[in-house]
Amino acid sequence: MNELTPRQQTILGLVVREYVKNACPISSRALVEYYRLHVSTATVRNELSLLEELGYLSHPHTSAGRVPTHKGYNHFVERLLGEAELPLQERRTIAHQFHQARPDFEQWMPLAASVLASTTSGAALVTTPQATQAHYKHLQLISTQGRSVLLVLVLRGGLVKQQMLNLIEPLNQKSLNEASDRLNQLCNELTAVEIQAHVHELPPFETDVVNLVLDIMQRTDTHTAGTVYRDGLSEVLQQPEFAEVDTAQGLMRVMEERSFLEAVLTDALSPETGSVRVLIGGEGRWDELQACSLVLARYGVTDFVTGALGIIGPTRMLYGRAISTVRFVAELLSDLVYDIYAE
Amino acid sequence: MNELTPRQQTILGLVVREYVKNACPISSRALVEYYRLHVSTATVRNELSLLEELGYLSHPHTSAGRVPTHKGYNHFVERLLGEAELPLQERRTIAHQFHQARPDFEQWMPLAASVLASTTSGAALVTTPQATQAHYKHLQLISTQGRSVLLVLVLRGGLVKQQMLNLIEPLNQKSLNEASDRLNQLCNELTAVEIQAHVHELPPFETDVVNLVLDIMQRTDTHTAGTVYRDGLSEVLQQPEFAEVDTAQGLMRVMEERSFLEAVLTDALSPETGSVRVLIGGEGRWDELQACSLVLARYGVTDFVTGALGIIGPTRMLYGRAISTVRFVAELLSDLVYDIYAE
DNA sequence: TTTTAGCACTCTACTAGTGAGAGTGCTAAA
DNA sequence: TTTAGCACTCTCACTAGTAGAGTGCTAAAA
Repeated sequence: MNELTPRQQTILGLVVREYVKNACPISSRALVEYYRLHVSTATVRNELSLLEELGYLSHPHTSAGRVPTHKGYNHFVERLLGEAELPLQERRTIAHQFHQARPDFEQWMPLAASVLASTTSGAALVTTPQATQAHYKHLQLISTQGRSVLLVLVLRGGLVKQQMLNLIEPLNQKSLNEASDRLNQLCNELTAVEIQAHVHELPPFETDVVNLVLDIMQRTDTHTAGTVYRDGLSEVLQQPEFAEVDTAQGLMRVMEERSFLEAVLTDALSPETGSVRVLIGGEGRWDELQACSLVLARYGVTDFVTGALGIIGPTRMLYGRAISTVRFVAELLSDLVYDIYAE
Repeated sequence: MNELTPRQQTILGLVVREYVKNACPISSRALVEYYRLHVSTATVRNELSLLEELGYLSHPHTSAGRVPTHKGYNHFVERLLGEAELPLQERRTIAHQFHQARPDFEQWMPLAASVLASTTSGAALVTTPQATQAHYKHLQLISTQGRSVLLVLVLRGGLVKQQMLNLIEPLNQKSLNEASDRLNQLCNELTAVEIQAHVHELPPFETDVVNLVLDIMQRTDTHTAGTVYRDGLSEVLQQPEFAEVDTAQGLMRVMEERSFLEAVLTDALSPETGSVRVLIGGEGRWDELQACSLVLARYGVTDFVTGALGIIGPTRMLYGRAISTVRFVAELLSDLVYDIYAE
C-alpha cells in the first residue's frame, strides 16, 4: 500500500471538507478556484483520478465531480483531521448547563443527548451508566397491600432496581424491616457471586428474597445498556441524504431498535472509557448503516460504572466537531460519575 | 347540517375503506365493480360530487378518483365504524405475553409499545403511569461515601424516586437509618400538603431531608408524563405518505419532542381512563400532524395513577383495528395497574 | 518527468411535445 | 331519480433536443 503524496493528501482533505459543506460532487475547477492551489485543473484532475483508482474517491457518473468513499472519509478522520478541541466558549456553556441541572442522572442524560444533538446537528444517543459488576448496597422491602411487597434494591453506584413480589402469606412492615436489616448486614458491598456463598445460612423467606436479589444483580451484570436517551432525530432526518426513506432505515434502526444499538455498541466500543471511536458507513459490517457514520465514546469509570454515548449522522458529517463534542461530553459525564460514585 | 342518505353513508364508508387499503384515489367504476352496488357509475359519480361538496371527500385533480378528507375520516370513525373487538386469538396472545413477563413496569411498558406497534403497524407511544397525587410511602437514606447520601423515596403506587444530597458534616449509616425511620413513621401515606403541616416539628437535619422530599413530590405532582416508551417508528415511516420528508416531520416531533407530545396528550385526553380518543390530521390545531392520525387512551386508575398510550400513523389508517387494539391494551394495563397498586 | 492547454466526449438536468388512459362532469333521454 | 353517452381535463410515460458541467485524453511546454 503506497503512501499518498502530500499534494494528494491536501486534495483529498479538500474534497472531503468541501463535500461535507455542500453535499454535492466536487469538480477540479472548484478545488483550484476556492483553494488557490498553484496548479492547473488538469493537474488536479490527474491527481483526482489517481485517488479514485486508489479507492479514496468515487464518481457518481462520468461528467460529475468527485465524492469521498468510505475509505476516503476514513483516511480523512485518521490522518488528516487534527485533534481540535471544542471552542472554550462552547465548552463553558455546556459545562454550565450541567452544573445548573439537579445533580442526578435523570437530569444529565437527556441534557447530554440534547447538547450532543444541538452541537453536532446529529442524532444523539446516550445510555445510562451501568455498573460493570453489580455490588449490593441496600435493600428495602415495602409492603404495599395484602401479600404484595415492593422490593427496592440499591446497588453500588446508586443504581436503584425495583421489583414486585407476592408472598405466600402476608407479613407486616415490621417483619419486612427486620428481614431487610438482616440482609443488609449480611450482603453489604458484596457481589452476586459472594452473596451466593451465604445463601445457605438464611431462613426460607430470606432465601427467597436473596434469590430474587441475585436474579436482579445477575441481570444487571449481563445487561449492557439501560435506558437509552435520544435526541435530534427529526433534525438529522432533514439532511438531504435521508430524503430517500430507504437510506433513513439504518439510522432509524440504530435509534429505535435496542438490540441493534447494543450490537453496534458492544462491537464498536472497547470497555475502556476515554477514546472516541468513529464508525463510517457501517464499516462493511452493517449494510443498514451504509449512509451513516457514528461517533461513539464510553464514559464513566473503567471497570466500575460505564455508559456509552455518541451521535449518528450522514457519512457527510463534520467529523472534527462531532469528535470533539463527543469527547468533551464524555469527559464531562465521566467527571460527574466520578464525583458521585467514587469511593 | 343535513344528514347523509344511507347510500351516501355506504359510499363514503367504501371510499374510506378502499383508500385505506390501497392508498390511491377511488374511482366511481372501482366502487361499482368491487362492491356490486346496484347502480351505475354515473349515479355513484353524482353522489361522490355531492359528498365532495359537503366536504367529506376531495379530488387530487380533475380526472382522479376521490380521497377522504379529514372530515370524511372523522365521520367514518364516529358514525360508520362498528365497535369491533380485537379477535379473541390475538387478545389471548397479547395477554399471554404480559403474563409471561416479569410483573413490573419496566417490562410491561416496552412490551405494550411493541404490541401496539406490531398489531396496528403504527408507531406506538406509552407513558409510565404517574400518580395523580403523590403519597409518601417509604424513605431510605443510604450513605455512599463521605458526605454524599443517596435518598430513595418510594411513593404510593410503587413509584421510586432517587436523588443525591450532600451533607454539611458526615453522618454514619446508623444515624441515617434512624432519621429514615422517624420520617417514615411521621409521613406514612401522607401527601405533600399534609407533610408540610408537620415540618415544624422536626429537628434541622430531618427538616432538610423533608424539604427535599416535598420538592420531589411536588415535582411528581406537576409532571404529567414520566418516561415515554416508543416502538415501530421505523416501520411506519415506510408508509408511502411519509416518503416526503416534510410529511414525516409531524410524526417525528410527536415521537421525539417530549413537550410536543405532552401538549397533544393533555389537550386530547381527558383525565378519565377507559375511552379511546381519535385525533385525525391534527384537528386543525397541529399543522405538523396534517398527515397523521393518533389513537390515544388513558389507562390506570382514574384520579390515582394513570398513564397514556396510543399509536400514531398516517391518516390513512386501519381505524377499527387501531381503536380496538389501543382499547384492549389500555384495559389490560389498567388491570395490571389495579392488581399491583390498589388498596 | 511533470505540468498544462485544448478539445472531444459523456452524462445529467431541464424543457417541450405527444399520445394513451383514467376519470370526471354534463346533458339529455329513460 | 337514474342512466348512457360523450366531451373535456389532467396525469403519466415516453421521446427528443439542448445547454452545461466536468471529465479524459493527447500533445505540447516547462
